[in-house]
Amino acid sequence: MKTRTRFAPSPTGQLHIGGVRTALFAYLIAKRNKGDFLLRIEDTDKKREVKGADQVIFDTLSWLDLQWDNQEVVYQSARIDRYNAWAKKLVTAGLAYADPYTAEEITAMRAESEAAGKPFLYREHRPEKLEKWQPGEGKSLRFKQTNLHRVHWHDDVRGDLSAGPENLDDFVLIKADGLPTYNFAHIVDDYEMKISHIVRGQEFISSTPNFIRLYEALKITPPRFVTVPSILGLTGGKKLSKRDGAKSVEDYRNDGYLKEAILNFLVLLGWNDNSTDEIFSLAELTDIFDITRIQKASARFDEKRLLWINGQWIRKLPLDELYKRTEGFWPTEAQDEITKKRVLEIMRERLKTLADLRETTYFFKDPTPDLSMITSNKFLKDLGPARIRELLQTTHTTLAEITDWNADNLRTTLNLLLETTGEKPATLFSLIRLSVSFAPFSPELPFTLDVLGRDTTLRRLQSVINMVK
RNA sequence: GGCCCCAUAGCCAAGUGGUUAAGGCACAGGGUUUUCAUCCCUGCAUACGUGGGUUCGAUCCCCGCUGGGGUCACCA
Repeated sequence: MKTRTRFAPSPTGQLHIGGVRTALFAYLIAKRNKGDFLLRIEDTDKKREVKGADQVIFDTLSWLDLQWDNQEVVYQSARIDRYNAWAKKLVTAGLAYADPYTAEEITAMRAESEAAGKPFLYREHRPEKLEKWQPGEGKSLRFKQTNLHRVHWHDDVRGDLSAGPENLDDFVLIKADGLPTYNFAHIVDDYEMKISHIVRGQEFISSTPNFIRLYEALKITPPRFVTVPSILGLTGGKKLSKRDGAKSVEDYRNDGYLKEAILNFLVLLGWNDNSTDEIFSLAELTDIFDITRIQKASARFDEKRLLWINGQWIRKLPLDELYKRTEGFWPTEAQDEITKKRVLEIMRERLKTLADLRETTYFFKDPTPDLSMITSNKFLKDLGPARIRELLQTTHTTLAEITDWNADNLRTTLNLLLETTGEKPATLFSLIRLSVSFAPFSPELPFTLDVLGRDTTLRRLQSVINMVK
């Protein structure tokens, strides 16, 4: 049987980072087995639906290269006739019935049970005479539990699981508005879409016994269950939420994180390959991902680690490829393509995120001089203005003699300057660096001067010379 | 609260009935001709939640407990 997995989000807003991890696992399971990864939009709750949220899902998955294989994305709201058809089978077999109660009545019954301190089970209030259900009559359809006993099932991650009959109830299959519940729709859809593995979060474990009974009633062989652990916030116990600082994929993208880093980070939350390797591409993961190595325990989302992985990928990607990703992360003054590429080349080893490129303005535009950066610098504060001027003047004169302005020659010349001035590198180089950049940090001096170019370097040095008194 | 699941350091985690219980992140110190960063060293934490069993021996097997999480919707 061909491996087919699916990602089935609700279009209710931003795609949550935890949802993406589930999608990633589903994708990898499919691709590892040369199977299909399908996308389905679970839009059966019209109250929670957010317009355009499906497009956000498409965009996010596409950006991450988690390409789905179905040409036409499945929307549950377009499949109501299918759910009704399956519902009819259950009604005919006497395994489903129209709910005679109003919402208020059910609420009251629930409150009564709660007050009595016992769990509410709808089936204990099931009417003797069951009403026949018809689509479009405005009544919800409920599943009729029969033959109550303990339910056992197997999960590819958690092993053998079971739950007692107290977990089985007459749950709603089709709501009064005519749309199916998740509980019913996903079973029909997964069957008709020939899904082999259901990959989903642990919040569904407790409703699985009810699903099992429905599979039985529909005479459907259940797919394999792959329950992935949840992702928790670094602090606090609850599932990761916006409150814990968790952002959407879109947010991380805008903050300068690479898709490779996000996927790499997420796959390691709840999975490992039993080696000490930590940096994986999507293509590599496609070859090695193994369901049996998915963790059971939930993991905490540590953004520091994501930041580290992002740096790894910034250094690992080919320069040209990395350059393509930097669009939108440059300071507005950065227009020249060639300069930008050279800046990226010498900056990349110190980038944590692409957004750090916004601090490179001094490569594109003369900085506003701030002499206090020089006079308060720990290596320079004892020099005094006369010595500073003298050093900069010597530097200016010597650099001006360079005929072929490149990093190698600059390095040689700068080393020579150390000897002629008798200054330590920390002193001379800090002075030059600050004079041409007025930035708290910058790349290695020969590279920086090389990219700035002869004219700019000399002009900036001269301007500081003129200012120091 | 009932039910279900989980449990190796601050975090991600490997691992076995007998190991000095990997590795990474974070953190601290040091090194590489300036800075920030990279990279390389070193350190790092009394890490197998707890109490009972089983066993010659348990982190590993069993039970209780504790702790954490999930779930008890006409949400998914």
